[in-house]
Amino acid sequence: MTNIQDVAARAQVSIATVSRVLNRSSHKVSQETRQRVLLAAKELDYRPNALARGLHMKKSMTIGVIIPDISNHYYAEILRGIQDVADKEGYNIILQNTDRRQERIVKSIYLLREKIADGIIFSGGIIHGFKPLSALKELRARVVVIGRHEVNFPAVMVDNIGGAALAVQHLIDLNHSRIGFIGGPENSTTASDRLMGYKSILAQNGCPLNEKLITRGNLTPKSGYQAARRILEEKERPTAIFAANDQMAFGAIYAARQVGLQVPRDLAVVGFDNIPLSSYFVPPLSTIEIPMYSLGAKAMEMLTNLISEKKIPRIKWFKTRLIPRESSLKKVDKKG
Amino acid sequence: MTNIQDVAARAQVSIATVSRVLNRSSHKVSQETRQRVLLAAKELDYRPNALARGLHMKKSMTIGVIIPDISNHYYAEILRGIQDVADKEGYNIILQNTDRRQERIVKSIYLLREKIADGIIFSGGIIHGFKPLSALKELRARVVVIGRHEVNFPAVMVDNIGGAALAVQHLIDLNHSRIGFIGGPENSTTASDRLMGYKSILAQNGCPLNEKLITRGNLTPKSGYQAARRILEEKERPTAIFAANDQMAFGAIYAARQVGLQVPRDLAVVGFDNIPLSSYFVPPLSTIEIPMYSLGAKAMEMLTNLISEKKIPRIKWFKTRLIPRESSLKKVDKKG
DNA sequence: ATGAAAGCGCTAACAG
DNA sequence: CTGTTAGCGCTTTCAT
Repeated sequence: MTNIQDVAARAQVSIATVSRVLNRSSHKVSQETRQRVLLAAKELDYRPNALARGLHMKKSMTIGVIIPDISNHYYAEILRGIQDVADKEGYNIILQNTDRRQERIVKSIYLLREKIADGIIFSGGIIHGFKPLSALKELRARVVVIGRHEVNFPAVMVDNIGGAALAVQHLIDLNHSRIGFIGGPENSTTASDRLMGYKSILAQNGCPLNEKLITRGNLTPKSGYQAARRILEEKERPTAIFAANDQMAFGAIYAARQVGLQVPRDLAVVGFDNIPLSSYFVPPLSTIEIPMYSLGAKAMEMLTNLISEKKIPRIKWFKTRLIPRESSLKKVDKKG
Repeated sequence: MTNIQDVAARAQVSIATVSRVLNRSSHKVSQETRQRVLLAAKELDYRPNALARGLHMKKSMTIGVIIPDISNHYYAEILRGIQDVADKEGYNIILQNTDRRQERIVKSIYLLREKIADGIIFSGGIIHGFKPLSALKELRARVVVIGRHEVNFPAVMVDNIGGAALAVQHLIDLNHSRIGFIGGPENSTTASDRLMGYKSILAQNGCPLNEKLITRGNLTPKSGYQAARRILEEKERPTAIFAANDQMAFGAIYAARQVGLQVPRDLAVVGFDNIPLSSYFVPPLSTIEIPMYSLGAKAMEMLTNLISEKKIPRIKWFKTRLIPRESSLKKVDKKG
């Protein structure tokens, strides 16, 4: 591996000069030596060692992203937003999956500290306890969280409560009153906010709350299917189901089909997230749009500003939007 | 930030001793001093600086993963497999999305070299040209590729040709002879292998090849929808469509519905990948199973072995499997 | 305008 | 068994 010494030798200058040229330092360097250095660096295909640089600068140009599970589309999309901004700003991403397990969250935080991450974006799950929190603070790292959180870090937030309310109000407007709910993991604030929105809008409309119609999945189609099967076996069968994400909504639609119910004729279904597939499902899924990519992009933008000590808003809110499609509406006659 | 000096001071020993204790070096340390060091480290919540360690060891315990796009489920799942093995082995992942753009691939390689990545897993897209290749080699990094490749690195491979053949043979066995194909991006060896499998099995069965029935998408449901619309407008309309991934197959099913065709009655559809949603789609999608998670896990396993200079197979093959479901079969009567 | 040298925090060879 | 010390490759003061 060629290092700065090699370049210096070839260009017949000191390593200090090489460093100055390559870093576009404000320090004056004559046009002639600059050319020599540039040429030498190019000929040797030299790249500075980021470890050495980072060690000196106490800055790694790396940020950590801690999420539950990258194979979940929601987080994948957020990460993509983070990455694109990070790329532009010259930062790299170290990714950590936690599966919402506390010990893995803690481990990730310590690891990122070891790697001298310049910042952390945290989404999903909850940080409990003092230790990891103090580790997080002692970490020179700046922290931005996505979603509601116990701790007071700058945050990018989505109005999940309002979004859920939108979804359920939509169903109520369609004359549904027995509306089932398929929630997400227990320790997900996102999921519990969606439940809260569901409950409050029911109350607001004077609809009775039936706990038997409230269940929980783990965000996969399969869990949505199983949850829906359970709900649909109730004697007071719901006429509509609101699922905390699209994947589970798909599972619910499948379940309806299995028990001989037509969607939307016999059962209306609304999801949450508006993943790309939603509009191509059969039937197209009514859902709540949430700007996942922008969530990530904004979080990273805030983080870079935080790192460079610019002022940033404490909280950035994102709105949700109802996208009504066939799964909740009476079927519109199509060409075929 | 507390460093090794602080720990040494508190434990009243030299930094060498601290290092020895904390690294479980074989070097003998008395039980008593060891305890003192451990205690001091704990009290100070000390973590070694990975940059400093890496600089000295010329090893960062970081590996780079270069993929087209993390928001594509296929790559997300592969990455999850990589991560889980990496975690176990103490490696961290720096992720790079390239969108299959050559200049971003090259940039990623150089960047990973700067960060002294101990290895690279490369999947999707193609590395053209000498420069990045030599950079890759000069990089002390070991490289494992997933999928067929121009260059001769250790590889994890999937029998995409065979898988496509399985899919198309399945359709032929069902008496289809006009079978459309929706392929993937141009510079994807995976996609072109699937096309090859399609063509060869047609030939093998003496079916005529109709170029008008062959089209291309970018792996999204939308592109699958558009591609299918195009194909279905042909006067010699196909009776079956084979799509290079499930997402596009979903789009194709949607397209069929739009033009008034029932799946599978009027059009059989087979996808590729067997993503979790496939079995919950309406109708459930026939597809080719491919062990994405294992692909990633195996690649990482090979990479760690490569790094620790163990022997590894030059190529590890994974098989595919046909999963016939309703989208290609005459509807089986369900309970409902 | 250029160079010498200190030092970032750590590991490991060498001394005792 | 423990400590001293020389770097790893780089940036940056401080001289010149």
